[in-house]
Amino acid sequence: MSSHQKKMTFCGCVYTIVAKIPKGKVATYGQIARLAGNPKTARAVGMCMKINPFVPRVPCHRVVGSDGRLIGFSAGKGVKTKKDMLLAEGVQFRNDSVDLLQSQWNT
DNA sequence: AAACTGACTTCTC
DNA sequence: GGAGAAGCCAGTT
Repeated sequence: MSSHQKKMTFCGCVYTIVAKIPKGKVATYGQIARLAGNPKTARAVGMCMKINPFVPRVPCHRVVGSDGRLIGFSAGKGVKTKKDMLLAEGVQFRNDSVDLLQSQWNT
């Protein structure tokens, strides 16, 4: 096998998954963690989003909490900017939380 | 190699 | 439903 295969770090896998989230949909950290291989890596996923070296490529704003609640996102005005971006994509909101029943990424 | 940190999740009161 | 505590994982120091 070619040895030039970089060792896929956990974050690398996460970036690949998050980049696949369709527009107008959102995913929870736990869900991404599960897709990454282990449902308990939600915390690690958050860290990967924080460093997020591929900003437009990895729509970290489509990643929300288990309740669809907007957390993290230190960019711009914080969750406010995040909410605005999601609204622009057609994500349904309920107060300050995303309506996962309609806008959660359906894998 | 050990300890610390953090954009999480879940349980219990 | 809100507040507090525990568990888990990966990356950084």
